[in-house]
Amino acid sequence: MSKKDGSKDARRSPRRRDALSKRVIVQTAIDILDADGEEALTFRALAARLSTGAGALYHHVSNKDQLLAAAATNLVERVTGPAPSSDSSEATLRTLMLDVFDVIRAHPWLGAQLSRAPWQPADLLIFERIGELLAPLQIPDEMRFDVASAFMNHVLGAAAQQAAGTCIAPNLDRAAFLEKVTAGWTAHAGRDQLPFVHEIAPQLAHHDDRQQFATGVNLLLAGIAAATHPC
Amino acid sequence: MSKKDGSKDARRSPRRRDALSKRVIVQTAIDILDADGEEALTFRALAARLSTGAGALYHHVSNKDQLLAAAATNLVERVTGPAPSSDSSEATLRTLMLDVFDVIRAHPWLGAQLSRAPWQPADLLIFERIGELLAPLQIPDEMRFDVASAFMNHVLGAAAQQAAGTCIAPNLDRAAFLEKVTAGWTAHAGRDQLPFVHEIAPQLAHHDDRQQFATGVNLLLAGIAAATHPC
DNA sequence: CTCGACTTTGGAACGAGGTTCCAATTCTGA
DNA sequence: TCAGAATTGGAACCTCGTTCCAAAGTCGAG
Repeated sequence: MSKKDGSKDARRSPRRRDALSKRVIVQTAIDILDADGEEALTFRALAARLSTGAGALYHHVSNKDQLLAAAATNLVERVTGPAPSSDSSEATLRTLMLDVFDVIRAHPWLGAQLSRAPWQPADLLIFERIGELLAPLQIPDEMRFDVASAFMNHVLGAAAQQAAGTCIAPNLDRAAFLEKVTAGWTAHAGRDQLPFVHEIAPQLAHHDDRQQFATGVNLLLAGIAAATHPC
Repeated sequence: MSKKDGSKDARRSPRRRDALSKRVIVQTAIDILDADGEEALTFRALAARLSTGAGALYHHVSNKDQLLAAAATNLVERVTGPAPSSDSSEATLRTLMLDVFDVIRAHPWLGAQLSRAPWQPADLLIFERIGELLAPLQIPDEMRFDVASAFMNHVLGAAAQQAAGTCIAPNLDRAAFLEKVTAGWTAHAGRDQLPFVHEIAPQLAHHDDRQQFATGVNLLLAGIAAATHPC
């Protein structure tokens, strides 16, 4: 890529014509992450894709953490932005939760990022919307924080799992995936040490992550209902 | 540490007397992690502490991931091991959940490890115990997996938060911590973009993570009760 | 006891990646 | 038009996981 002709002239590749900007850098980062996964995003790769040097990027992005945070915020905003929503009710919260799940599933690296650094803007944004949508449900003041936190935990847990799922086994079917998982265990203790896991195992092949996530949300909502007006 | 005397003799530091083993390596890794946090654990630091070379470690531990996984499993076993338990009921499950929370809180790097690589043995072990303790509750077969998963998500979410909390702000009080958190946000959008977060903020100063986690567990349990025999 | 094969050890060396540095280039405003 | 500021490109630095290999120890067969 760099031309080192014999002597001293033509020392550098020509300077780029269009200016860099945080916006294009972040977008390019997202492209790389989506296309080739988390480990493919390096400052060198990013610089190459933008036909520039790694150093130039640092004038727009202070470091890799901030870059990933910006990428995550970018995606999360697409989900939390549009809907301060019409009918605020359980249904809207359910929708938010599933929307978040869907973004994470579509961009597994986002799951890793959200759970690696909670309290980053992207997480805060999700937490905020959860809190807002919780308002119409009749939750005692002293419980609102705790309940919102429980929903947030559900998101973070799912995020971690999505990230790991596609990271460990990019193209494996679920049966092979489970085999890989339990293999790691069997090495450590007898197979009979995990009766529940092995009872559950067959279901893994044809189970629906999204549905499972939704069931968890319903459980939490049912818990709220039960806690606020017991029967 | 290495003696390079003038010429060619005494080329190496003497060989260690006591044999290395996976057990001592993992335990030393845990010591470093507990004392100085996640980023302090490098093969060089570990080797130095054991008065050996980095290469020697690879005869006992195949790589860093496996080392961290082993360290995590070691700690988790202390919590899941002892109690197949007497009276299996909601209370036992609650106890397990809080025990897990307590280990994570005592070893924040464990939170990072559990949520970075779910499906590692340590996570599987937790999931297994959750599943077992769920058995006596009257949960329809087709829901057991989903319910167990919801509890696991709660653990993973809390794990991520504990890891981040002590990582970002090792010695900060919570007020300063929140300030740091929201500062990162305010840079990105107006403070009025996060009404709920700012409403909650004051509570952060004197709130109890453990209690909050327990409230989430109760919510899930209440949800189960409501789902299995509605009123 | 002795010798050779195998295992373990210690440390150097490699390669990758984040970050810093700096000279060259371009831009901006007086 | 020109000096100062900002941007760019790429080399260089540093740390870290990992690999390599020669030295040192261990152990069983003869």
